[in-house]
Amino acid sequence: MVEHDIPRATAKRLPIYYRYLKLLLDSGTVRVSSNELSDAVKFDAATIRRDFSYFGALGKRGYGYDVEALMTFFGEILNQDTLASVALVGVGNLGQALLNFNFHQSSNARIAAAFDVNPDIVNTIQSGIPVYSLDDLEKQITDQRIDVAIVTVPADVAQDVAKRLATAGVRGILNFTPLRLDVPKSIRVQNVDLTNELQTLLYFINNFGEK
Amino acid sequence: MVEHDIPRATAKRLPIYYRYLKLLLDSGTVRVSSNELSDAVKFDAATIRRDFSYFGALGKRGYGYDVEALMTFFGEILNQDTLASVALVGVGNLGQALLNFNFHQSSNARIAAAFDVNPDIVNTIQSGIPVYSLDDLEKQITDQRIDVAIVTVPADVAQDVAKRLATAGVRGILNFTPLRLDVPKSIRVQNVDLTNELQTLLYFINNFGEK
DNA sequence: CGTTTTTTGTGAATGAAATAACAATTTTTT
DNA sequence: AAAAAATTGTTATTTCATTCACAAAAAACG
Ligand SMILES: NC(=O)c1ccc[n+]([C@@H]2O[C@H](COP(=O)([O-])OP(=O)(O)OC[C@H]3O[C@@H](n4cnc5c(N)ncnc54)[C@H](O)[C@@H]3O)[C@@H](O)[C@H]2O)c1
Ligand SMILES: NC(=O)c1ccc[n+]([C@@H]2O[C@H](COP(=O)([O-])OP(=O)(O)OC[C@H]3O[C@@H](n4cnc5c(N)ncnc54)[C@H](O)[C@@H]3O)[C@@H](O)[C@H]2O)c1
Repeated sequence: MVEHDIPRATAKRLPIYYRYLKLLLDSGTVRVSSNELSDAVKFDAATIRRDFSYFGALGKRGYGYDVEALMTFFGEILNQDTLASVALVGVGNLGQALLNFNFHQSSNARIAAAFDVNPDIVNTIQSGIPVYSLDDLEKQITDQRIDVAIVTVPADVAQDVAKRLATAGVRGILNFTPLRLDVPKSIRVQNVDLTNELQTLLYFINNFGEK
Repeated sequence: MVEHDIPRATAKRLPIYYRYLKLLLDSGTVRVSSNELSDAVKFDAATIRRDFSYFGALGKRGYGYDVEALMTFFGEILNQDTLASVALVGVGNLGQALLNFNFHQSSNARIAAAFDVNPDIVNTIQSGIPVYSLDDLEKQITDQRIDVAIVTVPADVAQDVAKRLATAGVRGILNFTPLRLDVPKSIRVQNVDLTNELQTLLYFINNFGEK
C-alpha cells in the first residue's frame, strides 16, 4: 500500500477534494489550480498542495492539476469502484433520515440493512431498506458481509449495541449517540455528536463573537 | 472575559465534560478524578487536567474534583442559564429529524423557528415548531433575536440561504450541506458533513484496518 | 501524628498540522 | 525566442495540541 503515513487530517479532506473534483468535471472544467481549489473547499492552498504531494507529483508546475486525472486518482484511493454495504441500527428520528438519504448518490456506500426493536417497524421496508429485528443482527452482518455500522439508538443501549456489532465482526462504527463507546481498538469509531456541535458553536459565538 | 485564549480543541470538549458531570451528579456521585473522567469520555487524563487548568485550579490535590462545583462552573461558562433560540432552514429529511429532537432536553438551545419553501409545510407546526416561509426569514430572525441557524437545505441553495442569514444578522451557522459557505468572517460556520464522515471512516477501515 | 497514597497542576518534551516562502518548472505573452 | 507570469513541490518555520513526568499538596491510613 502506497498511502501509508498519510496524516489523519489529510485523509479527512480526501472525500471533500474528490467531491469537488467530480463537480468540476461535470461542469466541463479541465484544469484547476491549488488556489482555485482553495477558494471552493476553504483550505489553504499550501495545505492542499501538501495533501496531494503525499501521493506523489500529481500536478504540473505553471499549469495546475488535470481535473479528470486527479479525480480518477482519488477515486481509486477512496475505493469508488466498490460499493460498501453499511448497516444502520436504530430506525428512529435520525436513523429514518439517514435511511432515506442513503448516501448512494453522493458516495460509494449504501445502507443495506437496518435494525430496530420496535415491533411496528421490524420486518417492514423503510425507504427501500429492510428493517430487521435486532435479534437478526449477527446473522445479517455476517451474511451480507457488512463491516461498517451507523449507530442511531438511544444512548442507554448504545454500548450494548456496539458490543454486539463488535462481536458480529464490524470494523467501523459511525456513532451518533453522545456516549463514547468502548470497543476493541481494532474497531474504528467515528463520533458525530450533533448536540456537541451546536453547543460548541454557541460557546464560540457567546464568548468570542462581535456585538 | 477570563477565558480568552482557550485552545479551540479544549472548547470543543467542554460540552462533553459538562454532560458527563451532569450524569455523575444525577447518579449521586460527589467527587471525580481526572482518571475516572478519562475512562468515561476517552480523553487522556492529562488532557483533561490541562483543559481544566485553563480556567484556574478547579480541583484539589489528592482528592479530585467536586462534581457539583465543577458542573456549576462549566454550566456558567457554557451559558446554561440562558436558553438560546436557534433557527432551522430546510425542513426536509434531516431538518425534520433535528426539529423533532430539538436539543432542549440535552442542552441550552432550542429551535424556535423553522423555514422552508415547500407550500405543503409552510405555515404549519412541525414537532411543535412553526414553519415559516423563507420570505419571512429576515423578519423572524430579527424579531425573535435569533443568532444561530441550522442549515439543512439542498446544497445548491445553501450559499443563497447563508447570505440571507448573514444579512439578517445571524452570528453562527451549523451547516449540514456539503458546500463550504462563503460568509463574512465575523460569522462562525461549523460544518457537519455526514457523507464525509462516512467516507472517511470507510477510507480508514479499507486502508488501515486488520483482516 | 507521621507515613503512605492519591491526585492535581504544570513545565518540559513530543507530536501533528498548517502556513510561509521560494527554487524549479511550465505556460503564456510579446 | 526571450521575458514575464503562473503554479507546483518541498524545505523550513510556526502554530497548535497532546502527553510525559514529577513536585506540591491533600487525604487516608495505621
Ligand atoms: N435526532 C437528532 O436530531 C439527534 C441529535 C443529537 C443526538 N442524537 C442522538 O442520536 C440517537 C438517536 O436519536 P433519535 O432522535 O433518532 O432517537 P429515537 O428515539 O427517535 O430513535 C431511536 C430508535 O432506536 C430504536 N431502538 C431502541 N433500542 C434499540 C436497540 N437496543 N436496538 C436497536 N434499536 C433500538 C428505537 O426503537 C428507535 O426507533 C440518540 O442517541 C440521540 O442522543 C439525535
Ligand atoms: N439526510 C441526510 O441524511 C443527509 C446526509 C448527508 C448530507 N445531507 C445534506 O443535508 C442537506 C439536507 O438533506 P435532506 O436529506 O434533509 O434534504 P431534503 O431534500 O429532504 O430537504 C431539503 C429541504 O429544504 C427545503 N428547501 C429547498 N430549498 C429551500 C430554500 N431555498 N430555503 C429553505 N428551504 C428550502 C426543501 O423544501 C426540503 O424540505 C443536504 O444538503 C444534504 O446534502 C443530508
